[in-house]
Amino acid sequence: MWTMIEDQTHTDSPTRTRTRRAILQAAVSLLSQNAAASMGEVAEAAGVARSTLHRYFPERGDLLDAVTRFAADEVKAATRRARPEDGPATDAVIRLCHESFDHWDAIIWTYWESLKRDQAECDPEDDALEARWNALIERGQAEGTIDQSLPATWIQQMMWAVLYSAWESVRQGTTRHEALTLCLATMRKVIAPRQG
Amino acid sequence: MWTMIEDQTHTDSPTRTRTRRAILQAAVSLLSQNAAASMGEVAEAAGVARSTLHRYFPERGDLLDAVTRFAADEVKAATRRARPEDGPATDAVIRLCHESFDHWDAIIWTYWESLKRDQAECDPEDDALEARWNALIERGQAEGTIDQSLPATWIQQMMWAVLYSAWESVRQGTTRHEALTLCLATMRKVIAPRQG
DNA sequence: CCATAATAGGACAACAATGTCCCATTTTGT
DNA sequence: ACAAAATGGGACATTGTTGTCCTATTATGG
Repeated sequence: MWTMIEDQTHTDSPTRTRTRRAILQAAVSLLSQNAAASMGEVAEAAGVARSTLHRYFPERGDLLDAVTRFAADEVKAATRRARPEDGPATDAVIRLCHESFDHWDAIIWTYWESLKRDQAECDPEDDALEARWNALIERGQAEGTIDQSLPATWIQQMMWAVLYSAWESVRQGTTRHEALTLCLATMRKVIAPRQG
Repeated sequence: MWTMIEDQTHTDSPTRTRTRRAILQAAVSLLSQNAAASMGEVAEAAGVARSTLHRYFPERGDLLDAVTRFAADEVKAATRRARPEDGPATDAVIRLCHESFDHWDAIIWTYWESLKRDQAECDPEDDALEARWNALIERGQAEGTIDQSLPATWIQQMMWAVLYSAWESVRQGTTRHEALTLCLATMRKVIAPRQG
């Protein structure tokens, strides 16, 4: 006998792994902009037949869960590359924005997800991630390089918001470079300790 | 003979005006958080039967259009109350955030709508509104009280973003007062001219 | 109090999305 | 080239939403 879903990664053939990734990439890109997109649209965006999509993710919920994990992994990878523990906290925050900027679809999806499960259940995984961002901000506040009058959670939320605005600007025609520049400049101002 | 939709406001009886408002208020509150909410959910939130909802807005598109107009009116009223042309631009921006804060659902809906019609069609109405916000920011930049290194459109987008974050904080348990305080403090930092 | 306006509630067909199968075709790996 | 794997594409029942209609009930205003 033979079960469709065994271990997600180990038993998948190279071909299946590739199409799986193609689906997930298309899905996170599409669903982050329109969470109500139909399975047919996802399949079309991924360049596969709807039947194939259902073969990989039998039900819509399966796809959504996989997209959530996929996006979380991307965010986690971006966080790791930003090395939040290295150097001045201010620079690390900027690095974090910089890395996140290239994965705005995954960021947005992860953000929506984090809102949906308000403060209900708490996966140790995700918490570890958000906690890592929080630790960075609090480190900066301890250093005195990040505004201590704003709660760390608020600053974190502002990071999502500023990144979102930058991504939206790109969608409306702004250059990626300019959007990133504005994003980072704004973030510097937000976290800067008030000296007046 | 007798047409259902004549002039929206003149021929409506007091009763119809009241229920119409109740529906629109519930709809803007619900749809701003979940644009895919069904007509049944809207009717339930408004406390009316689904048949009544369809009597006022025969098709879903009719409701959506009405909600858009309703939200735009609320935003316009808030803008008017903030008196963008009076006094220092910095204070006016803060007043604008303050007034908008109490109508976040209308703000959010208007924001989504403004994104959907990217730069395609341009209703003179809405443009007049966004133009008014823009004029305020540019006035501040001319005064030297608002950062000139950030484009006015970006600052405007940051206003939406910061207001959104504040509203989201409230949804997650933060006091309205504290959220507003954080919102205004952050906005002051964003628009402040860089002096370093 | 009474005629009229307005609503609630349900039945109904039309429609789109979903999930399940099945089979022909293409691709992969050897 | 050949067998196995993977996909494309369609048919199908199912479900939820939508839009329409009708009737009984409630609320409104003179």
